[in-house]
Amino acid sequence: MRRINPKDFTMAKRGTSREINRQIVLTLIRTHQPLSRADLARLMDTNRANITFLINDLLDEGLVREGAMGNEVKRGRRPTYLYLNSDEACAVAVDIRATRTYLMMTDMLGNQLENVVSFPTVYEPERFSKILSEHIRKLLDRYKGISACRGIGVVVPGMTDIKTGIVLRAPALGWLNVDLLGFLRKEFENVPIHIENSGKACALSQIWETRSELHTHHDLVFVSISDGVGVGVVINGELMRGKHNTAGEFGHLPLSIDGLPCLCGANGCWEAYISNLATISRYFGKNLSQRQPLPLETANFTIEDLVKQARSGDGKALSALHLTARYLGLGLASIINAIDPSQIYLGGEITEAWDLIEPQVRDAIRERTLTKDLGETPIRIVPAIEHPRLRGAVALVTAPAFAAPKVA
Amino acid sequence: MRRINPKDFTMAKRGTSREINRQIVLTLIRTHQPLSRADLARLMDTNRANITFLINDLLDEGLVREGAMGNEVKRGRRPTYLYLNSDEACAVAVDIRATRTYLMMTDMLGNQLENVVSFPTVYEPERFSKILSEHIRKLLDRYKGISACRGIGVVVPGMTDIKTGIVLRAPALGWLNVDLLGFLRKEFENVPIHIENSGKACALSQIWETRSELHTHHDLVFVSISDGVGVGVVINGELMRGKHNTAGEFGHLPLSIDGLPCLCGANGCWEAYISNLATISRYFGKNLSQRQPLPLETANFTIEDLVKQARSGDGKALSALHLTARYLGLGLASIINAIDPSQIYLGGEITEAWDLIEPQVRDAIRERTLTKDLGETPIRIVPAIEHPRLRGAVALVTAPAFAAPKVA
DNA sequence: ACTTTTTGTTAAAACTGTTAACATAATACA
DNA sequence: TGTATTATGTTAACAGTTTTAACAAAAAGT
Repeated sequence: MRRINPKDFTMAKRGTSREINRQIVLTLIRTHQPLSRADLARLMDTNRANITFLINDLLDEGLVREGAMGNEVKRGRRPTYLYLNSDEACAVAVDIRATRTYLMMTDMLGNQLENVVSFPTVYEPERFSKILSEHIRKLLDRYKGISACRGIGVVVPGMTDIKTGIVLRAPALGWLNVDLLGFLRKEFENVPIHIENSGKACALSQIWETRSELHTHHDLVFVSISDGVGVGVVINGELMRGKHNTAGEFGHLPLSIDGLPCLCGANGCWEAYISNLATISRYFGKNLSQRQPLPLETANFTIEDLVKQARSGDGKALSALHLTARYLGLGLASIINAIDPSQIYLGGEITEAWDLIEPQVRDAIRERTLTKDLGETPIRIVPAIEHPRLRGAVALVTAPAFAAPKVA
Repeated sequence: MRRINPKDFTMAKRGTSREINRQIVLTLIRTHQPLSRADLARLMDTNRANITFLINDLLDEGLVREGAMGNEVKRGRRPTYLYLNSDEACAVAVDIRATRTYLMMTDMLGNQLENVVSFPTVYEPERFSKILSEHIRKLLDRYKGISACRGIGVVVPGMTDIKTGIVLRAPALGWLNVDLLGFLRKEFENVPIHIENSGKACALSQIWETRSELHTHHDLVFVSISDGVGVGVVINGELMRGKHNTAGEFGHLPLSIDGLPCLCGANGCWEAYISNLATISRYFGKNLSQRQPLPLETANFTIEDLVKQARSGDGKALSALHLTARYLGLGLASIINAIDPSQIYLGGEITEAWDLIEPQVRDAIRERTLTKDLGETPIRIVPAIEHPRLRGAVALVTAPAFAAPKVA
């Protein structure tokens, strides 16, 4: 039951029905491909005639193409299969991280076209934009050139204003009110560019996932743990953005209001207990604050190293992981109580040790969730190989073509 | 950008456009009443002919009526004003609370028709349902009888399954898996009955508000503080329900994971710091746990008494309030970081002391919110006279007639 | 008395979904 | 081999909606 906003609504016009059904057809082809007209008619509970008209439009526009005939039928005329026409155009995804920046190119269905490439992140925004642009151009040249590029999706570890394309705050990059969109638009004038926060992008990657499309959840939370904690929330198939596009900052929920100091200035934030630095710090028996420079001995010691140590029998490493796991679970419990999602996705380096920490996480979740059902909320680990941030950046470009039209 | 759910979508049929525009027209009449056809055409950015057709349907169905002619125009034919036809039918709202149960009757626009009546809450479910039914019948008899009743909305301080109408858990009433809908359906066979959690109902009361309709926010959080803490979240004009209808349980976010014991079994929940009992307990210098029976001296001392004491110069009362205010603000900060709403509504007895506690609340909010904008999130106090829970119960009955149709 | 302005209605056009009939193409069966 | 059966896809007529244009109704200005 959604209230119609009397200050911002969309009337149904003569073509609105067509528009709605068109998007449904595209979504169904995307998820069920390959598919015949008759299949669509059955799925949509309508007549084949209507489908013929809808598909004719899409064929004329070149969005859909006819392919081989189906031959696994028992009797009757064989169906002609329909496919999305995703070959001609491409999307470029960019993931800016503290140390390196990654690029990926896909077709409009999100299928990867080239290997992921990367370069060391430069912190001066204008110079960074120039270098990034060169890499994008190189990548596109290897394919079909800029003319084939339908959009560039850029993901940033920080708060962004998606309307102006300004990076409001990205502590990991030292950026404050950086007009990233402005810099990039100079280089790619006629290409749509989208800037988004990485936590939100990870959530987008899961709703718009093409592989396991049929099992996709429409209410989900993506929690990504690395230097900080990024969270993206999807409700009813739509990303929760909030008034200032800052919704989803669960990383700074307190575990104890006068606990460990956090980068954000407050104390006892969840992030301060479960970030990679927090775990490493715990291993070295120190309370390394994010606010202070790292001691030498820890500077080259990564969370991957710590997991290796734990696997090779280092008890201190294992107990450091277990404590992080407990705090991780306590924070997840809060998210579950607050959102009641049908699925939680977990990303970040520490999830490679999921087999070591799952029991501790689940115990902590059960400890603080309010009902038994909530305590059993399913969790799926998203491994780094799936590139959730890059896939989210892709979705920024490719998803609008399949999204529900705004109506009422 | 909402993803179409390929497992649960709604195709546009021949009548879908009409359905959409119909709901828009109803919404606009509800918010702008009185209104002419020409006004509607301007607001909806369409032609008057289309409006004539739409209104003719609504006139035939008796949902809209024509009223007086407008005479405040400068020139030209005078407009005939349209009104919602809300007189014939009525809705009954029920608010079940720990000590008393309240009833209100309204027309289909939410206008109150009779004074609020109440009776002491009885904890035995079947007996309670019988008594409640008698009161509903008495109320309806004073009006036009049961035939005029379009629905009964019931609000409960606990978790509910809105599909089955079962109260899963209501600690304040000692109810566990009580089939409240079942009991009531026996008494009112042909009347639609809705059961909902009180925190969610409070949030509903604000989106579906008729008075300040034009200034209604479409992303809001309602926080209600009394024996416990109830929270309802509205995103994009729609109540956030979650998979098990338990979303919005922010009351059990931790302030300190090993802090004060809470009724829920965990420690350090926000609720344990800001509930009325917590504040009273603080005043008496004791850590009264919700889990233990109350000492005699406090049993008859209410939060209203405490506020009175504070106003009359009792320093201890004031500092108890101020500490609650600080904790209140710290919890609100978490909600703001998580949801980024455009408005927060605050209800409960303690808000009557808002002038005394606002500075402490705002300071605490600013202390833990991540950006300046978030720290300035507006807060509106909802006084008890506005009956937010009862108004939410009304919305359960009246709102569906104005809600956006499900499409795509 | 005539023009101008605004409101509301009506008739026809344009677009969309719906129904029913039909052509197409394959298999089953006698 | 020929006919019946079954499933796919198209076409034409029909029905429901929005849109356009023309017009009637009612009030005020000139």
